[in-house]
Amino acid sequence: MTTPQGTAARNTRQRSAVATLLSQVEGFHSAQELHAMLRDRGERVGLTTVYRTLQALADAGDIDVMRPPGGEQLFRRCSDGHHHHLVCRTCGRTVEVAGPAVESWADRVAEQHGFVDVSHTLEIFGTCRECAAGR
Amino acid sequence: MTTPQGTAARNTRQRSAVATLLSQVEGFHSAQELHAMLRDRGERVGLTTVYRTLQALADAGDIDVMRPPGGEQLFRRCSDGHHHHLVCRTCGRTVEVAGPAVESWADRVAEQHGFVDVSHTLEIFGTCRECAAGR
DNA sequence: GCGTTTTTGACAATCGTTCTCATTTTCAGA
DNA sequence: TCTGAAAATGAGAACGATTGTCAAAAACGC
Repeated sequence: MTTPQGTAARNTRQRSAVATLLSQVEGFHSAQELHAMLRDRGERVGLTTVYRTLQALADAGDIDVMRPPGGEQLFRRCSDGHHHHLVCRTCGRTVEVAGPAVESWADRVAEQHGFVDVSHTLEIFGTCRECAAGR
Repeated sequence: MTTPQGTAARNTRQRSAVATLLSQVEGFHSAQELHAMLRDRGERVGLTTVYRTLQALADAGDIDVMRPPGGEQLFRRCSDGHHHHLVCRTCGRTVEVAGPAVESWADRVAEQHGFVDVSHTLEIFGTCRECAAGR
């Protein structure tokens, strides 16, 4: 879908497996988790390939990448367009949130300081209702 | 200054060296960079100690930690209170920015979804005027 | 000073991720 | 359908940042 141009890009069993898995699981998962899930499903895909495929998907903008404090980066298939995430620290439940005001604020602030080619990262962490009640 | 309570915490040459260095350098630097700077100054401090000290300072809230996409975490001594950073991708120049509207927006969004104990991370990346002009 | 307790630091270990490269697969054309 | 060049795979090595280990060294209350 989001295959710009240039490098050929061939259809392989492994890529389909990763894409399919991503379309079926909820929330964010690490490359290693996804690799383990594929293994459990009986799909035979190398860890290296999982990493490569995830990176390609991320570059293409088909999946989101998040780097939580403390370790591995997490991947998730998500809706098109720019948005951010509200993530539960305990259960990992994720809510996509849009903040047009934040986008324009960030751009404006950067512009005021003479910065161009601006991007930003924003993640909100908290404890969701269920997890807060559960203890 | 921000030494709560509990564990003793002793004054050592190494900790002073790290703290002093942090108060003198500009912008964000990795633990390894800071370690190299100390070495260049003739200060003899082990890399392990640099990591430990930085972690302690970060826990105490005396320094900021940032995880840019693609690698090591960066440390910086910075002003008290909650704020965010506008960072040049090329030269590392950093501007502290405050966004009260963003803070309240994030809290409000989280609250609407039933999340409590909310925190967030926000970093803005761009190319500063000088770097944009320089090439 | 003394002794206890913390801290240090060289080194090994760990962990996520990337690289290497020989083998396998894909797919456009014959 | 067959063929072959180009792309993709994957097992394992390599890598780089960070953390653990533990004996030796420093700090500080007494």
